[in-house]
Amino acid sequence: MTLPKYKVIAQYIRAQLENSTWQAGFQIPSEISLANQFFASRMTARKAIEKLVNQDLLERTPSVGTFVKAHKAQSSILEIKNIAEEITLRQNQHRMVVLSKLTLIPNNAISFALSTPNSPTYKVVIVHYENDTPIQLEERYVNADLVKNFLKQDFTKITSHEYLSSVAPLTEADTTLEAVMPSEFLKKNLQMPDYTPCIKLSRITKSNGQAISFVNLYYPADRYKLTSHINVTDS
Amino acid sequence: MTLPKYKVIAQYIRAQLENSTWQAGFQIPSEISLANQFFASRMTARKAIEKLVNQDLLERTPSVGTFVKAHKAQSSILEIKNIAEEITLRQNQHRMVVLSKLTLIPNNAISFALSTPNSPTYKVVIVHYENDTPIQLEERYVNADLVKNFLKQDFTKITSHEYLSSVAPLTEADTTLEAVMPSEFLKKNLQMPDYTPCIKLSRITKSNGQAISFVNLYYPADRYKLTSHINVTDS
DNA sequence: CAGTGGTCTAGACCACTGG
DNA sequence: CAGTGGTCTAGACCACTGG
Repeated sequence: MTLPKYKVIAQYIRAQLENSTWQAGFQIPSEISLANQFFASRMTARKAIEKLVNQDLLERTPSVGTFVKAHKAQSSILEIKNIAEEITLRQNQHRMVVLSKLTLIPNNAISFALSTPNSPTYKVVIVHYENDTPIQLEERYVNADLVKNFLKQDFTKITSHEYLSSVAPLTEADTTLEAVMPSEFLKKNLQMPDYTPCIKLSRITKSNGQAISFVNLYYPADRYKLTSHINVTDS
Repeated sequence: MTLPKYKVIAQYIRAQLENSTWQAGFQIPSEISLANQFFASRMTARKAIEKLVNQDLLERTPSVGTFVKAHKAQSSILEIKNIAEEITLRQNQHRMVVLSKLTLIPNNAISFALSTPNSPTYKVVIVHYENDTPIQLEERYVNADLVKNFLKQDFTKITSHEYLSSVAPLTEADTTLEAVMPSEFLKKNLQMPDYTPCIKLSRITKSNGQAISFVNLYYPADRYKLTSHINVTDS
């Protein structure tokens, strides 16, 4: 069960990133110096670095060096961006308002999604504002057994997604995307005009095979679009 | 501008996959035999194969061999979904009706998307049926200089996407997703009830840096959801 | 047993960067 | 100029598979 050398080197680098010894923008040691440090050949050190480049943790510039990437892999894992991060990137203010926080015995659809028939489930409803405009309504159900302290968090300070990631790293997600007409409740809380649809994004997230959370995210169609860029030339 | 050897080998393998010379499940030549065929070292052949494994086109089993993967793993919700394939997978019949086919000088937004100011552009409008239910309206603009024979195709037999892929392999895509209320034209052709929204998916596809096509895909919300599954346990 | 992929080495030449 | 990453070679040993 001895780890291959390139994985040992990769783990070492990962550790420096995780405890922030090497911060974003930092130039990491060159292939040659890593190879020397670990008594490996340059190709082996290179393999370790390439692994992390593929994971979007590092960035290389020929003739210059290898650098720690600014962006965390976490949000790219999620494909659909973290709303808080997205708003901050636009240099706008992100603010959350908690509409409700409760414990319930879920109905069939949700207990099925969370695979927890008749066992208690937490529910929160949160509106996300970009400056003073509501831009997302989040309706989230969380497995109460697996994330006992969920309701104790202050969701005006930390997003539910951030909290859940810190407790149980996401390993799987099933996502569904629909266009729907908003309910009166949605329309009011998202301050929507008449006859305007919403994007409804539903997601079940799992950690190590166990369903952690089921969430419905509603975006007003008149002020929100989902975008993505795909590049298949490299990778 | 000579391509590195490993990319040449990767392109060769890709070509066999794309014209289905090597079908799903097929065992491709070993590293050693590819290396011999291209007068390269084993490490170089290996690099080519690894590239394609990372792209989920091939799969390796130690001591056994390298095989063509069955499903192109779709990881992103916004990844290119082939409607024809999707319907066929459900064992339903896929049928296309061409509403219009024409050449035009595009307006600003579209010429901007295709980066072809004031030069001729092809446009087709096609309705996709699942059995007898319309499920997608496709409104596609194509760069006429780059794909001269586009309008000559019979789009009841081949999808525009299939044709374009055969002419110019897709390397980049920008996608936007919105919820919209359908125009009268859309409502009629998708046979939609009143007050029902659509999902509108817009995409610019590029091949080697050149914009090939701009497409709007409309899905009636009452009978279509986009779904995706993401698994991040490996990588 | 021969064949396969996984790992690894100790070299090499290249184009390019930045001082 | 020294340093960097990108590519490449011709070997090597390993664990494992399948006939």
